[in-house]
Amino acid sequence: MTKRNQRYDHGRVEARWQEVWERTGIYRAEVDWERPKHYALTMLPYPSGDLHIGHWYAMTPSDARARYMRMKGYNVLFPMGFDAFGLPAETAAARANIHPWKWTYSNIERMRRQLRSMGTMFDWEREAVSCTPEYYRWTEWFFSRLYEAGLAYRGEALVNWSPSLQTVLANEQVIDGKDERTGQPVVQRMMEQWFFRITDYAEELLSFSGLDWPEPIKAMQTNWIGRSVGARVRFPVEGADPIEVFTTRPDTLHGATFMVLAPEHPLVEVLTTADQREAVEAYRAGASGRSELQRTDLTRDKHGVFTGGYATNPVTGTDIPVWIADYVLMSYGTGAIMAVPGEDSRDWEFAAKYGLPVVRTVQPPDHFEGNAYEGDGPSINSDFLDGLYIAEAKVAMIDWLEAEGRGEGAIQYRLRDWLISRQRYWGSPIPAVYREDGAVELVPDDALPVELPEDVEFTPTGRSPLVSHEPFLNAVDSEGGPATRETDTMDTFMCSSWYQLRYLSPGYDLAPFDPEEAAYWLPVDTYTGGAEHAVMHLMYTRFFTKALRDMGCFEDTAAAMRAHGRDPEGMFDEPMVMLRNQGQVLGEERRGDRVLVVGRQEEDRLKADSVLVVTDPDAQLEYADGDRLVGEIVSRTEHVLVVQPPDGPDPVTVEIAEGATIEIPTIPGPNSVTQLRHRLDVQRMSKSRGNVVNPDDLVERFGADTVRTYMMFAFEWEKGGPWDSRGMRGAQRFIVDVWRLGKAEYRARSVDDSASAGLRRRAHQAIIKVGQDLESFSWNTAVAELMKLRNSMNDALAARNVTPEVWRETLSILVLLLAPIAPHVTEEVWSRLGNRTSIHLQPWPEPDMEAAADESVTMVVQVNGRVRSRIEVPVGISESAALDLALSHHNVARHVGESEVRRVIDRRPRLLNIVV
RNA sequence: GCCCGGGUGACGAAAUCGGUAGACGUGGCGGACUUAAACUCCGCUGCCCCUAAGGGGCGUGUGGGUUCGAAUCCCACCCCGGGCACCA
Repeated sequence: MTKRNQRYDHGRVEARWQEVWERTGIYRAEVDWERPKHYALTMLPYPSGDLHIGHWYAMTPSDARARYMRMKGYNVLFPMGFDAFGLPAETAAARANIHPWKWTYSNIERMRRQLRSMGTMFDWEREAVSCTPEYYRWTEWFFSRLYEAGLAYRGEALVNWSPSLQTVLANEQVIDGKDERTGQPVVQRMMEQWFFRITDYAEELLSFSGLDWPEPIKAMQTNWIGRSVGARVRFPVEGADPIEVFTTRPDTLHGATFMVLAPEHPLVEVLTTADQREAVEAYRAGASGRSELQRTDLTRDKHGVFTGGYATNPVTGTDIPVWIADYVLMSYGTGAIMAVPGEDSRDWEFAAKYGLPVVRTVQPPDHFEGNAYEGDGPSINSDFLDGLYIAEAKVAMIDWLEAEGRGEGAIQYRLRDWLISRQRYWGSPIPAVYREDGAVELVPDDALPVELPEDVEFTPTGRSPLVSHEPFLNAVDSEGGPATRETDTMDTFMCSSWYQLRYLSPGYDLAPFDPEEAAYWLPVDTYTGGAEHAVMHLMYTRFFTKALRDMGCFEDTAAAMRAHGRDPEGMFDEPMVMLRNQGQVLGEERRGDRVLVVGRQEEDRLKADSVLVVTDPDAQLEYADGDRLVGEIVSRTEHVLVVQPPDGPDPVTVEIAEGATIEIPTIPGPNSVTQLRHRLDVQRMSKSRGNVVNPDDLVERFGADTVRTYMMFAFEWEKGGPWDSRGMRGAQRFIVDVWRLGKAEYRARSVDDSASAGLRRRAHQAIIKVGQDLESFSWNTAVAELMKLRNSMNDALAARNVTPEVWRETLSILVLLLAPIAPHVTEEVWSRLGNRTSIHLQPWPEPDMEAAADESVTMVVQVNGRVRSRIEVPVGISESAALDLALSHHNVARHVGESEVRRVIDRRPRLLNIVV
């Protein structure tokens, strides 16, 4: 234990204050219409077993922000819960025969304890756990509302079917088309499942107005929705329905020389001729063995099969061949495309491979060398479009299609409806039954929730026990007739699409949420979480909120708002107003320098006389006789290197001799040991690599305050970065110093007015700076500013040259500003200062702008843009005084010399640039 | 392939508006304290050159440009990370 640590017992201090906070309930958030509200939310964790450092990285800065908002006068709600349904629990059940309830609950217990050790201000009375019947009753209830609103329907979608296990596998369980556990093949099979009509909201989801969200997230969602404008065109087929396609280039219709259908397209049956049937069937069978991901792999050769059938190009009247190819997906657009090789390079490739005709319909520029021409130009070979450029030609063609009844202008989205069916046990049941006649019926609301049976057995196949559980399966319909219960359960994204509502009143049993609570707290003001949820979770919850709004689920809430004088207009359009993403804490994999060491063998080490960094990666250097060594620097401590030779031999310890030459070609001049780069072996954190940083150990050793401070100090929060355990010491010293400063018996010795004013200035500047940084999620610079204030206080304590009043004021400011970041030590110091109410109930300090103002500042004097002098000047210095002062400075005078001053760039008081 | 980020000392980083590059911290080096080690404290720490004090040059992935002045803006290129991907 360190000397500092002997005195600061973080374990005792943190435990005590956590107990006090819990007992006094200072983090309870209650509706108070007299105060402005702030709903801060951080993404809820999946109870996977242990909290990892990433949770700390995500949650403690969010907690600091929530605490800051509270000090700024807001009534802050900051809840926490668990996204508790999901595959891992079921996998554990199948593998170890532990019931998912038990597995999940014991994990939740453990994580609750770990979460409390963070010292967060979570209001635990708001906790919601999505796998409890009290919660999923309402998940089911929402399903029923969506069904009634026509937003839930049954449709077909491909699933990963394992013929050997007779079960459906998740994408992550399938690797290279095989079951990851058994290695058995997996096929793509159509299955009837439940969907939500998120596509009805595609247009609204494209609008982010009023949302303070990161631009990349908005861009990703926009791309995911993938709006394209074009036309639907029908190609007649003899003796069958026409083939409908969507195209963004209706202007090129004259150049459509063939068509391609998805192998699953229903018209394939009709179009395939007898002599092509065998080839088509074989191709379709092959396609079913490929996942969508494989089918759409860019690096794969395009291939397809001719069906033998033809369709008629509606504008030229020509019969064109119809092919099938698996890169055309049934789930996108109409499952069919018109191929225009002249203007589309993919179609060109396909045409070239199979000898299909090409007709150019856009005139390429002179000397155009490429194949397909995708740029703009006048139409050619296109009858009534000839001479028109793309934009006009599109309009003209759509007019023609509509007039002739061959098609119409259309908008197509890449977004597909949300497939919510999961063929699993551990999820929220879908409250539907199938009558004997096959009709679907909802379970009445008063019979909700449909509960998951507990007496189930899990088999290693991973097959949902619900499908064979008779008491669960047997149901009655609304007329008392026999019915079969739906055995699919819901996607867990469904649970997390509305948890922000459940937190408002987790015990409420009249509705999913209490309108009185919702009227005050909604919407979420600040949402934080990982960017990996950029699209799916965040888009589903946006859809959910909009659907709820349109189904009238917020009407009671709106009424309550009006009753309290709050305008409900626009309050239910979006779930989260502000979004910020944290980066990821990971390991860095940096190679060390590759070196050639020459020296002499001494006992267990090589004493080096010269070290040369080898920059050419292809350099062939012989490894080692006794005195020469080539390898990568694995680590370095002072003058001792550990060098790993290539191809396996043990690492060699190299000691750099006094006066040895070190040569690094990329750094000119003589080089020193410290410039050698060694390998950083902190690798990307993952369970499989066994290098996950366990926060419990860190808390035990350093305390939660130190871990929190380090998490906020070490990285740019939105970026993340590699973990470096050594950096923890800086945070630890800082926390202990704060405690020590708080405990110090300050006695002034030789009070100096300017020192007092100087310390006060630093303190009030810190109020401004830290406030700005916390507003903008810049934790690292906020901590840096506080460390600077700590340094100033250290100096003042040593010199004892500030007044006791200033000392005390500065100390109070230091702990108040640090309180959101390190809640325990600041509470400890605060109470030592004689305060009776918690520091976490104090208002954020107001800066005294006069005290914070600089009196003098360093003026940089440049001559022709190069810094020649730095002069301390009063802030309000006049232009002539500044110029005189600058020109009288010897170094400036030297550079100005006899030259004429042509211009002075005046950025007083910080900078003066004299152009000669 | 497309889109979005990013590239700054030995390391994590800062520079909020085009105006002192490297704040703050880690590590390292030197010193004090110590029987010793740890802890702690003090000093130094981008690279190079001249030097007695003091100066000078170079430097934010590379090359060019705009500007009195560029880590920051523009053009081209290289590299790293993330996302999406035959999207018709």
